Amino acid sequence: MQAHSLHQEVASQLREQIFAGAMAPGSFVDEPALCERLKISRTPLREALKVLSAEGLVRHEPRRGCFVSEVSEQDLDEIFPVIALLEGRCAFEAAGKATQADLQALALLHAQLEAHAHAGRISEYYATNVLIHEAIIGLAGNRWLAQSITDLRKILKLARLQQLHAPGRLVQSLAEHLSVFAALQRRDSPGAELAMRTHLLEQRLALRELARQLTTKVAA
Amino acid sequence: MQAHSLHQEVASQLREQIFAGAMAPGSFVDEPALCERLKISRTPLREALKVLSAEGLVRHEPRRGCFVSEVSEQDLDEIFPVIALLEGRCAFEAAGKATQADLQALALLHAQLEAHAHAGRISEYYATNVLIHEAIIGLAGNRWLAQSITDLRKILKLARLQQLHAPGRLVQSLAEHLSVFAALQRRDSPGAELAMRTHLLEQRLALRELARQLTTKVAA
DNA sequence: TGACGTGCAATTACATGAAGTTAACTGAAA
DNA sequence: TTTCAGTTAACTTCATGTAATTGCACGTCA
Repeated sequence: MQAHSLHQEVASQLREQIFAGAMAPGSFVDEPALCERLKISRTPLREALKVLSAEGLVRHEPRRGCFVSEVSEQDLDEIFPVIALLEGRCAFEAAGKATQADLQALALLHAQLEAHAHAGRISEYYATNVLIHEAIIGLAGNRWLAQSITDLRKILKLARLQQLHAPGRLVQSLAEHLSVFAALQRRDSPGAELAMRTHLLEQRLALRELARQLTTKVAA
Repeated sequence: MQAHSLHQEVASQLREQIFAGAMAPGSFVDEPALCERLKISRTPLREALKVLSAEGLVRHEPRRGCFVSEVSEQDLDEIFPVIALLEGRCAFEAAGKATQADLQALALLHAQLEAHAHAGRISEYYATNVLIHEAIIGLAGNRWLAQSITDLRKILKLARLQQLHAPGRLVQSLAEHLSVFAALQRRDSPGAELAMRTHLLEQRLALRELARQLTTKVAA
C-alpha cells in the first residue's frame, strides 16, 4: 500500500529537481520528455504540475505549457519583509511556549551552528540554520502561520539557485541567531520577535549586496 | 479563443459553489455526479480538484476521494492573528504610500460603509467591507503579502458559511474601520497597523462569541 | 452471538487515443 | 532580401477505456 498517490510522488520529485537546479528558472517544461524520464503517463504528470502551479513553482500558460517560475529582485524585496513578519511572530510565540527541553534541543543546534560557522562549512551551516528556523516555527504551534511561511519559503528556495552564499555573512548570521536564542531563553517575546525580524531583513540585505556585486562583475 | 483553460474555469465554479454553501464542509465530492452536472469529462474535473486541494479548500484522501474542508474553531483562532499581522502590515505601508486620490476613494467607500451600517444592510455592509480591505491591501503594493492574505482569506470564506453575522457587531466594526481610515489620513503608519490588527482580532472575538451562543442554544 | 474471511460493487487512478490550437518553417512575391 | 501567407508538425487539452484498490456486506466458523 502506498500512502500517497503517484501524482503526489511526481510532484515531490519535480520539486526536488527544481530546487536542485535540474530545471532552470524560466525554462519550458517538456511534458512528453518528462513522461519518458519518469516512466509515467501524461495524466499524473499534468496533475502534479497543477499542484506545483498552485504552489507558485511553475507558471501555467493556457495552450502553451508550463514554465519554471522566475524570481526577481523585486520579489525578494517583497517576500523577505513578509517572512520577517511571520517568523518574527513565531519567535514571539516560541518565547512564551518553549519548554526547558525545547530550549536544550535548540542549544544543541546552536552549538552545531557555531561550529559550522567557525569551520566555514557553508552547506552544513545552511542545513542547521534551516533546522533552527523550522524548530522555532514548530514551537509557535500555529498551523496556518507555519503554512504561510512554508509557501513563501518555497519561492525563496527557488531563488537561492541564482545566488551563492556570501562567506563573510556566516559570522554575522550566527550572531543574529544567537541573539534570537538569547531572547528565547530570557522568555523575552518582543525581543525574540525583533531579533528574528532583524535576522531575516539582514539576510535580504546580504543577498542584495551579493547580487549587486555579481551584476557589476558581469558588466565589467 | 478562451483566455483560460477548462480546468481553471471548473476550479472557479467549484470555488463559487463551495463558498455559496452548495457543497457542505465535510461532504464527499462525487466525481461522476459533478461531471454530469457540469457537462464535462473527469480529467478537467480532477485537475481542478488538485488546484483546490493545494488551496486547502478540499482535502484529498488517496484512493478515497475528495472532501470539502472543514474549518474548526481552533483554525480560526490560528488564522485571525496571522491575517491581523499581515493586514496590519498592509495598513502600515498604505499609510505611507496612499495618494490623495487613494484617500478620496477610500473616503467614499467608508461613507457607503457607514450608510449600510446605519441602515442595517448586513450583506451590503459586508461587500463594502471586503472592498475596503482589498483597497488597503492593494495600496501596500506587495504582491506576496497580498497573496498570503488571499490564501488565508479563502479558508475564512469557507468558515463564514457556518456562521451568521452578529447584527450588533456592525456598529463596532464600523468604528474600527473609521479608526483605521483616520490613521491613514494622518499618515500614521504605526497607528494604522495597530488599528487594523485590533479590527481583525475583534472580529475573531465577535465570531467566537457568536459561536458560543449558538452552541449553548443547541445544547439547550 | 461475535468475529473473521471472502466476494462483490463502486470508485479512484492511470494510460491512451482523438482533436484543436499554436508555432515554426518553407516558399513565393514584392 | 525581406515579408507575408500557407501548410505542416508538434504539443496541449479533453474524452474514454481499463485496471486496481478499497469498503461494505454477507456468510460461515468458533
